[in-house]
Amino acid sequence: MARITGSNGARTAAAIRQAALGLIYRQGFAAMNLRDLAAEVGIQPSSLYNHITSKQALLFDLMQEHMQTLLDSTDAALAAAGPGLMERLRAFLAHHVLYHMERRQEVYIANFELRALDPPNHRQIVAMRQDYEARLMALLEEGVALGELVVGDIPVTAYAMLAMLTGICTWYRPSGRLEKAELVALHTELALNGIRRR
Amino acid sequence: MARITGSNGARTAAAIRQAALGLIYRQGFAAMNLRDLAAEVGIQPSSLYNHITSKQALLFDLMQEHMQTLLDSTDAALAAAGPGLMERLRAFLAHHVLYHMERRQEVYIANFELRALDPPNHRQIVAMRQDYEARLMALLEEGVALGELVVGDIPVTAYAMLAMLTGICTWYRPSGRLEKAELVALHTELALNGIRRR
Amino acid sequence: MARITGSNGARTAAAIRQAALGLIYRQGFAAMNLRDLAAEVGIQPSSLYNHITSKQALLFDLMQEHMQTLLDSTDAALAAAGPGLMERLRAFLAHHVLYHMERRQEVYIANFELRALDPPNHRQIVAMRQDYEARLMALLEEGVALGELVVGDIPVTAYAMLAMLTGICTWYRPSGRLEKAELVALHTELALNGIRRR
Amino acid sequence: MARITGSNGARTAAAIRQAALGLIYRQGFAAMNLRDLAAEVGIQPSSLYNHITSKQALLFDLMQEHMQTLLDSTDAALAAAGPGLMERLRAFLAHHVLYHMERRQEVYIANFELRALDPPNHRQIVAMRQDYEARLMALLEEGVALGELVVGDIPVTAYAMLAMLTGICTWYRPSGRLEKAELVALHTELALNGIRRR
DNA sequence: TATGAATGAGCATTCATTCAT
DNA sequence: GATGAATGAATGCTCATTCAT
Repeated sequence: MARITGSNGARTAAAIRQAALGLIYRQGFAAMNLRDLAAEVGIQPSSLYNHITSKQALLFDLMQEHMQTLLDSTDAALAAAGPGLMERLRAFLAHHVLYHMERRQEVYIANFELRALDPPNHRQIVAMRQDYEARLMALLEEGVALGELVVGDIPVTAYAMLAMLTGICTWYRPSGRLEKAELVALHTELALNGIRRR
Repeated sequence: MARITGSNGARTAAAIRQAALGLIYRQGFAAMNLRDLAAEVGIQPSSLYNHITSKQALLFDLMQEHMQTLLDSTDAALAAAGPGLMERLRAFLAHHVLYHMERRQEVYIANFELRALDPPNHRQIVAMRQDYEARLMALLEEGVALGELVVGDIPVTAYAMLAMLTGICTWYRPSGRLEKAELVALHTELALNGIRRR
Repeated sequence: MARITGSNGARTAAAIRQAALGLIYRQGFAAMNLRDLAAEVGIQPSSLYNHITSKQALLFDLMQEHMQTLLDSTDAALAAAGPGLMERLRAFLAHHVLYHMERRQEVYIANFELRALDPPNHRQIVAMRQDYEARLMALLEEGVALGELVVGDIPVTAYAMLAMLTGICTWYRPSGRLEKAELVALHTELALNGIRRR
Repeated sequence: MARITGSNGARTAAAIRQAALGLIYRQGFAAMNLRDLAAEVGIQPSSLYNHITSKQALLFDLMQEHMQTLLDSTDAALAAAGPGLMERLRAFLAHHVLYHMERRQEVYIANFELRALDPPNHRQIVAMRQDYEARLMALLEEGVALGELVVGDIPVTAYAMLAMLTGICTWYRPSGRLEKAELVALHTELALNGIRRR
């Protein structure tokens, strides 16, 4: 019989994922150990295995869920934007910054723990990343074709823009000096100004 | 009789540092183990301790040397630039990109293994990083004061620019499609356009 | 369901303590290694840590339990003795000798591995030792006050008596030439004659 | 060419033995390490081997020299004593106590590091110990034959007396409350009263 | 005689994982 | 679903000792 959502088991599983995000974000995947994870959840290490398959599988699940959410919410943001190229590009960038502030742990992990993945898992996550990057590159290409953007090299520019906007998740704290909206605006302008026809 | 320079000891120590850079860059500090490091150098694990104090001290030494070199070479680049603000800013950015391509292992480690440092070591390296960031912030402030730059928020902009230019060390390979000089030019323009008075 | 008493866990823990007593007695704490201890118990070295916190904590536990037992059984022996000073003194000495024959491993360890204790543990065990010695000194003082004993110097005499009676645990073997009762009688007389009013 | 006494090498060798006595006395042979020993002497660990054959041989040498000195000085003390049994017994006991105060490090090591000796070395030192104990047993036997002593069991009594008098080396400090002569007198009386015909 | 570098064996301890209960 | 006990592999590090210089 299937357990209902919110049952004890599901709550434990969610707590594990939440605690794992924090620990991996703070210490790194290799440095995190399952004793600490279990302790943070309030169970014994062996009990983790009622909810996860392995440490590696836990990492993969966290990354995969994050990437899928990122792709889906990006597509939703693009669909909701106006039809113009600049409108869509601005929507992509704004969404990226906002998402990277709000889910900085997942983002950080997905960016910097790729090397901790087993080769098959690695391939899968890298493919999802490339999917995501491809959306930006397509927008840049379109902008160049329309004559609205000046881009020296599309992939290099896309990587540079993403690196700039992603950097926010290494230092952003909700309690910081600036509002989210301000940070989104600042970063979006910075990125757009870099390539907009002057 | 005194040992000659370049003797076995000094060569071994250098080989350890070189091998450690590669291993930490590829696997991360926590995931790297001293047995592999020793094997790569061609000595026994216990022999490492004739040259390092501990795994932690090795990491700290690598980081500290890198940060000092970065600070010194940056100052040299600034001193060699023309007197104008834009000349010095461009020199800073170009130097940053070039350095991050040429010593991408050290850079990557210094950026992403900060959390692996013991608290006292952490404090010291963070202070050196802030020293470095302060140089860019000072240039931005000067540019704003002169009316040559339009900067929404100095620290946020500095972090965003550094993140963009630093990103290159996550994907750059010497065998890649573009020349170093091209990459330097592309990145410098991208960063400058973001803030230059239009 | 709760585990029953005498389950595997409790039995293993007891076996570890028993084996540790023998190994430390024979080889000394520093020379004993946990591999040998595990082998003697019939488990893997890593399994020791399901039952002990550390090698140091194991030593401390063994010592502390011994000292508490010694104090408690001494008090019981004194309470069971007749009211006279000489009866109580004789009871103390006889109990000491008997205890030191029957638990010579614990006694030997508690006497000669004090230096292997961490400072905080050391302080605690030394305090218990002083508690024990104080009982003998109090009896000697009482005897001197009553005029039944001739004692040149109370602490020095107490230490000398304890050293004499404790010495038995360095050579006593149950299979030896003399019965326990004979040894107790011999030692008690030797000690008492040394200080009894002639 | 033979080096003259007091040369650098001889001085280093003596310093090693002196430092080793202190370290083994304080930490135990197994817990002492040659790094610390070398550091205390002011040389590098590898240099120790110009003066000692091995850690084990160092221990054996220290013990052997001590035992020989003990035997020789005991014989001298016995020869210097008056001809009477009690005079010689008293001389033995007094010498034992004095020697054990003055060379308490050597004595402590010889008593409690026997188990650290290799079997051949162990046999040799044990034989010397038995030689020493035999001198006391012979005196006790003679006293019993003469009717001057009352001894329940000669070996047990000898061991008990030696344990009592040896105990002083575990707590004696030159800066203590009592003079050496007082301690010698106290202990000698304590031991003699235990067995003297009343 | 002294030393820096190297070594192989060993050490206490950690870790992810398993499994019977 | 949870747990205590067990495990095998591994980890950073120490140690006595060797040896060319």
